[in-house]
Amino acid sequence: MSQSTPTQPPRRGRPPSAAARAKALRAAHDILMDEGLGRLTIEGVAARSGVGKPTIYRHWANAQELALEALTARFDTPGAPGVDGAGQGASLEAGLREQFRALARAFSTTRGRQIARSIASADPESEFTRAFRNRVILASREAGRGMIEAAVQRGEAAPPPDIEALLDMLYAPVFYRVLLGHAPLDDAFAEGLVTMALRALRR
Amino acid sequence: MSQSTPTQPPRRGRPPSAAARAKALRAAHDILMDEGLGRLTIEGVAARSGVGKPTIYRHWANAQELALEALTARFDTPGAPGVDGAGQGASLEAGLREQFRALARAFSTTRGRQIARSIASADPESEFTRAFRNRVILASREAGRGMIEAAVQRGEAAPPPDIEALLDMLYAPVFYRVLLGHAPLDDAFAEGLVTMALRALRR
Amino acid sequence: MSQSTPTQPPRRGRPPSAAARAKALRAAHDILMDEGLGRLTIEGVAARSGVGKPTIYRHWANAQELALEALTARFDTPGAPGVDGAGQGASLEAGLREQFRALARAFSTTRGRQIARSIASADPESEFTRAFRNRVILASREAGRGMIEAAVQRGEAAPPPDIEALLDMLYAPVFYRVLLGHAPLDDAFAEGLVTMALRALRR
Amino acid sequence: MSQSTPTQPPRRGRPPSAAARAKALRAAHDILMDEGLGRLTIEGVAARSGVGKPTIYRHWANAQELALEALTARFDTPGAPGVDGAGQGASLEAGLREQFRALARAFSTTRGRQIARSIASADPESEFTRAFRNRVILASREAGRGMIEAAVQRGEAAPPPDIEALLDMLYAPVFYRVLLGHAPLDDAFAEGLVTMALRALRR
DNA sequence: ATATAAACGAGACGGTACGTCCCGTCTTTCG
DNA sequence: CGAAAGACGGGACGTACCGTCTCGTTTATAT
Repeated sequence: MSQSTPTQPPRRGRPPSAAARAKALRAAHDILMDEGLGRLTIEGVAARSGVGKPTIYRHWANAQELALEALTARFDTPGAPGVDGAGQGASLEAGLREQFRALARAFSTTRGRQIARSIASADPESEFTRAFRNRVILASREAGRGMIEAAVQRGEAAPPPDIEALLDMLYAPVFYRVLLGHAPLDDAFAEGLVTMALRALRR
Repeated sequence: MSQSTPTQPPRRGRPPSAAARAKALRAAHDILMDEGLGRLTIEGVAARSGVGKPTIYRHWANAQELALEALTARFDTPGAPGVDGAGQGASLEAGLREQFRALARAFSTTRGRQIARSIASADPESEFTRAFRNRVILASREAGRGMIEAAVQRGEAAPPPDIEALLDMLYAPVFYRVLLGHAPLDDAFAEGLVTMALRALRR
Repeated sequence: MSQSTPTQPPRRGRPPSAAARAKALRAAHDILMDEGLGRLTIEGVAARSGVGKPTIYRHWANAQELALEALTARFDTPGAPGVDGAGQGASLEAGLREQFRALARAFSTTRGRQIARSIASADPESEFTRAFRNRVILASREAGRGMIEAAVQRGEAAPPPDIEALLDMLYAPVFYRVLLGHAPLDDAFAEGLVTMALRALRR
Repeated sequence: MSQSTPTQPPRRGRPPSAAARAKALRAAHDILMDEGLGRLTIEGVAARSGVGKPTIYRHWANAQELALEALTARFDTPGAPGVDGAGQGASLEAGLREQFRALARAFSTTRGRQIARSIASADPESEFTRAFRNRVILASREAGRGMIEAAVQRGEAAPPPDIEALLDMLYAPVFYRVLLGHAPLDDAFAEGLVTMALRALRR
């Protein structure tokens, strides 16, 4: 990860066990898939993984942090930088359509639903939570900003009067449908969203 | 509410105490304002209100139901039927602007934030939760549908290609900003949202 | 009105369950007999008895108090008032001999050994511990004081120069042999003790 | 290679293990004096002494062994062989009196109390514990046996009918008063004890 | 007026999980 | 190589609440 630190401190003593960490994450993930966030307990993870409770607390401050990390480990938010390069050279419409289809697919899985719920119910003050929010939920929003700004520069779209409002209008509905479940999260939804947005960006 | 029952059962014995119910709701509300959803316990409500635990369980199945009712008692979702009749005779723009300013105001209070969080983290399967979702979060969305449909009928707006997507694009951002806190929920936000929406509805 | 007990408070709420208390005591006793004081844990008692841990803590502050009560429930210290009336009308020699034989018998059982060890290792500051010490260990000493004083009054024995020292000389060896195990606690021991004491009390 | 370093082996940069041992003992002793046996933990000793936990385990099998050694290091039990030669040439009375005054003084200190408690509550099966019992608690008893036998040989005292019982009657009360605390451990106590014993040994 | 019965407060119950402490063992790195 | 540092799996601690269950006490209605 970092070759930056010039002389890393020698770190005496037994190093933390990557195996224990991985076992705990795996068990937490399995419990979340089987039983849901409300049934995830540190005690249960310890029992299921064979990792000691104090070891779990050495790695995560509480069950919510563990849940977030277990859910988002190796979870690539569609549109996030370096994920797939959606619509890099394509039109705004194609780029957005591709991103929203991927987002709809990603968040309509059990795991996606659990991620959204975990982030929605986590302690809003926690720095840890905030980091996950930015990385998982707001990352696609930032990717969208890039696509729109590029399209405006190309003259493909009119500069929107309020880019922040526009971004929320695009990305909030994903979160909204996942959490409220009042309508499906499918390709038609992605299509409608992109169509409406492009109307607002017509020159 | 309904005098429909033809012969009300004699109802012997002491009737449930409205006072106990009110005291519990008040205590729950106070705890939620002071300490947040995570610290709301039935035990705490019983202690603070002087109401017995079994009495609380007679009225609500768990702390989440109590929380939802405590938060939304006498809470009028802006735009909900009979609340203020926003923009009834006015233009679509005026109606939406008024509704979103009211929504932003309502959900930027502590109470509004707590309501959004409680609904987001409540058991999604519960019928009780669903009812609150519809009443509190989706009510304004339905009001918006009415305004837009009337405007289309008047010829003031073009019929949108996907009305559900449009409604989500309008109302999801409120929930989104409340939960994620990445941007403020103020009049400028309301303004931007309405402006962008009207662009998408240009004839 | 009532000239009976001066108005005992009505004791609202569900009364403590005598059954739970008894089950916990029984389980603690069994564990002590099977495995010893060092292996007695609240957790173990809860598991073995089917009584909840918090219920155990409602009755006893810690494992030591539970151990003391479990061991001494229905344990009659030989010589304690109302136990057997040892040597009431008999000679000092007969009275002491009978008491010491009974003491030797009582404290050479597993239970007696555990009682002595529990008291020896219990927190010396605790009021609870002190009460058990007085009731179980020092009770026979007080009975002995009565027998000796009566004998002196009858002219059967010379008044000892230091009655406290004499009492310790009689009763300490029981505790001493139980705890240190350097010599057996049998009838010969009782005999020797009484003989030596009577020599010191010769007129 | 090296031609006969007469004074010191090279001692290339490795701290001697005796230092670690001493530091651990000192820290254990301090904790025992400050907080008592129940608060002595290997973890605490390691933290306070700067000695590693595994190093402590190399020297002692558990906290009780460490406690016993920490308490009795440089502790001379009065009357033990080679300690002071109490009453070697003196009368039985003078010898016993001197020994008991010293015992009372030694065991009425905090350290003496802790020693007695540690031995009383230590695992009775352990060989290590037994050794300390013999060295610390029973040593004075054996010294007393020597004094009495010498006095009998000199014709100064009558041969007691049960020497073991007599020795327990003399030495048990010290332990008894230390552990139960029902009466002080002072010179008057020593005096009374010796007086009563001599009465039993009158020719 | 007096039962009858429902709901009340209080509070103990069997549980589950919490987060902490310490155990005794095991790696790893340094002197 | 021995000793420090320190993470590990494990077990028990004592506490907080859970949701349920007696208790003895009101309080309305129905006799």
